[in-house]
Amino acid sequence: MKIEEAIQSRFQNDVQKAVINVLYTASFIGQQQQQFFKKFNLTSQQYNVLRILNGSQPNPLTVAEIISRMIDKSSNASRLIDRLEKKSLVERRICKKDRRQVDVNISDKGLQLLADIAPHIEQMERTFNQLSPGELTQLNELLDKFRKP
Amino acid sequence: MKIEEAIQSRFQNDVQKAVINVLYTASFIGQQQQQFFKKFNLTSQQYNVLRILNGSQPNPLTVAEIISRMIDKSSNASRLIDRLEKKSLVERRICKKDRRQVDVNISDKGLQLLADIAPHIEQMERTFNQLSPGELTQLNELLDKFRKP
DNA sequence: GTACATTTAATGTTTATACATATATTTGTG
DNA sequence: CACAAATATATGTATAAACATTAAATGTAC
Repeated sequence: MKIEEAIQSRFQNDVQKAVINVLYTASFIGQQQQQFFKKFNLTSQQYNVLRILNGSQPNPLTVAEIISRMIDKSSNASRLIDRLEKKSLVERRICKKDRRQVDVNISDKGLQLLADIAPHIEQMERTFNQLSPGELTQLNELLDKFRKP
Repeated sequence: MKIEEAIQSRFQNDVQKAVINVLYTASFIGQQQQQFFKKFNLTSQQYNVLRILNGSQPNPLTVAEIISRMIDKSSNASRLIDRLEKKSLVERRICKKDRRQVDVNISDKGLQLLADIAPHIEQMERTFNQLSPGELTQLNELLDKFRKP
């Protein structure tokens, strides 16, 4: 469905339309992801942190490093990590070299959870597979360019 | 900056990359917008509702109609309208034909606020203007197609 | 080495969102 | 007409986000 129909609005120009189209598409994706991750008692933000920590395995990351890799920088990483720690999915340890920093590492339980989720992720991603390989490349290039300063 | 560099991550495939690219770009836009609207003591969600009501002028819209036109359906429209009403930017009136429904209309103060914001909006949009007209059309088409069921 | 600025993370507080439930009204059915 | 079902909106409650502030550790200038 075209964005104009989806939100029954008209746009003054194509920049405005693209801005709203990106936001609307992100909201669309976000809703699907949220529902998906609810099954695993995770929010998509929490999953994102786990994915980041998994990517740096076996090395831990500091909180600042996690933030720099997060999709949404504005969310409160400390408390996000709190919740993951409460569920024993990550471990926190004060960094010995610089005791202001905190090393965060994914736990075995966290790794196991990611392993459990993985096959279903692929299935969810398939629902987002309306574009050809060429179109996906094009979309990625256009979005990268869109954000250029 | 490419999305891989922006969040220092690698992706297993281009669908995954596009999903994260859309989310990241939306977060990027959202942050800019939030900062922008703060100057007018509005959130971007609140502005969105005002914009929708302005578009239907002089006719009011019911809460359900507003939701159907919102970019992010999941936010609580009742309370969003509460806040706008508290600031006297909109007016609520029970619909006479169906007293379950509530007609919401933008107030003169709301119209004035939109008029004040309008010229600055165009300026903000210019900061999102890295794509050529053809590329914008392409981006909109790709996003529309991406959401196809 | 002390004083002061900077960095890193956590916390307090306000506001917003998510989800379920409640309330009021209308519609449909026997 | 009575009463159950459906609909429109509001509200309660828990959780999360936004933003400023605080606390602790480190770096820098003198």
